[in-house]
Amino acid sequence: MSKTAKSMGEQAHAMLRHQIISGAFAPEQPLRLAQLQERFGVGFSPLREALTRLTAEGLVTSEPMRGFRVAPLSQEDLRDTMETRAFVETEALRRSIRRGDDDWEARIVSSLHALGRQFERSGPDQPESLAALEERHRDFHFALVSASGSRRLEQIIDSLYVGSVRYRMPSLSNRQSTPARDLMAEHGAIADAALARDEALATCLLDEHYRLTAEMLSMAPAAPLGRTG
Amino acid sequence: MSKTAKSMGEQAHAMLRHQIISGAFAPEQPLRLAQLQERFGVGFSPLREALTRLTAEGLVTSEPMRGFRVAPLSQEDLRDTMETRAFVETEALRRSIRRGDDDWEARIVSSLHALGRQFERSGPDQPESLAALEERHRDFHFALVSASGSRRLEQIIDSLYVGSVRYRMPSLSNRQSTPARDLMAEHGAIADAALARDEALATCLLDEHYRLTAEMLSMAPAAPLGRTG
DNA sequence: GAATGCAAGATTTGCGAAAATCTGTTGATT
DNA sequence: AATCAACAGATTTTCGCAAATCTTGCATTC
Repeated sequence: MSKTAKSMGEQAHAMLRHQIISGAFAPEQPLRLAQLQERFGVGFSPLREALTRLTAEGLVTSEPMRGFRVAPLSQEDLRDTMETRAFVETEALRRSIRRGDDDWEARIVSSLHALGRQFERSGPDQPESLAALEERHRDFHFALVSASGSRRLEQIIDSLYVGSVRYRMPSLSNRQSTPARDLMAEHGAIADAALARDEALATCLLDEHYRLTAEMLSMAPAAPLGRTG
Repeated sequence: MSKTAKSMGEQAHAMLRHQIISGAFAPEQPLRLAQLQERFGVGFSPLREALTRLTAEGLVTSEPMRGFRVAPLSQEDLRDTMETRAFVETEALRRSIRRGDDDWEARIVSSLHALGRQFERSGPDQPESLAALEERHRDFHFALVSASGSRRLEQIIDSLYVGSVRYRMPSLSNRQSTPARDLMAEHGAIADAALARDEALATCLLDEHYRLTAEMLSMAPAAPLGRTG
């Protein structure tokens, strides 16, 4: 079961990606090669490849001869990203409701169940269960749109998810910032409407879900946006 | 005016990108480092960076320890890409019609004019004017949606354009493969509807434009799709 | 006193060689 | 005859150093 060690490039990519997403580096912070080499114990070449890939993913910015920085965050980008997610994912959900088979339904039921379990288990401040919760949440939303039949739509949804997860991470840790919101009920309602093949209701609920999320995140960002921190 | 020589990485990226888009490499063809090093006269590091970036753009695929290949083409991907373009760009056009100012209108008029001029000038088989025509075509479509106000939408449109241009390139060269189609008239009609702020008509025409393009490209691909060539 | 130019240090970028990995072939074994 | 192991060649991946470039601090000049 011990898989052969992945390439240094992939390792570096995964580690850096995780640390940026979880907020270990502040937005706009310079990412110096020497510093990263010491931190991760890999040479320049794999690091450069990792940073180039992260730049393409939008998590890192780069300027020629001036190195790499953690990509900035902003209220404007948060709003844009969530609106675009809503636009694209409602379409993918619509298509999935039309084309989804038994396996699609099963994926929704199973991922919703797993999300609920993790939600119960997740206490206030365990970084471990926090990452698990985020993964379950992601799985559920991907399951919803997993029968769209469009590879391109899936890729777009994936990249928009990456662009939004950094905003959600800090707010997940302090649970009190979700005042009058029953997340599991929202997710359950979306799943029910999808399984009932009610396009209008399901897409409307999903749209509202993202609107609420965007509002909540822009209200009380745990880390001030647009600062170098 | 002689700009300082760009970094080797950027040069390699631009050259490889151009050659892949213009079809100098067959789909699925392996891209060997040694071969590319000889062809472009740059070392391993810049080549690797270029290939990594192209992989993120979807023009190249990579498998760990097995190197890079030119990304495949397929009827299925062509259809998916054009449908997704239509879906995303009609929305961006809708928003642009609502929000577009005088500059937006000016960009449409000017890019349409330039496209028309280049269209007249473009003879049957000049690779130079062919590239220019493609660029004008691209500029016009980007101008149409340039007032959407959404950075994310712009990024998506850009990446989908890259994904579709390889299919159009071969068919542009043999003009007779566009039998009963007046491309300039189509573009003109779209521009008119946009400038008249007629959302329904403009988006409908744009959608139809992409549907026709997809049909035409899947009918008579100059190079057979899905073959190693 | 403020602005400019210069030098030293820090950082990114590029190159070639060494190490690790894969592929195809040959030869031995069942 | 078929299967498997090992070997040789080719290819990718990684590392360390040299070159190019940027930044910072300081002295000089107006």
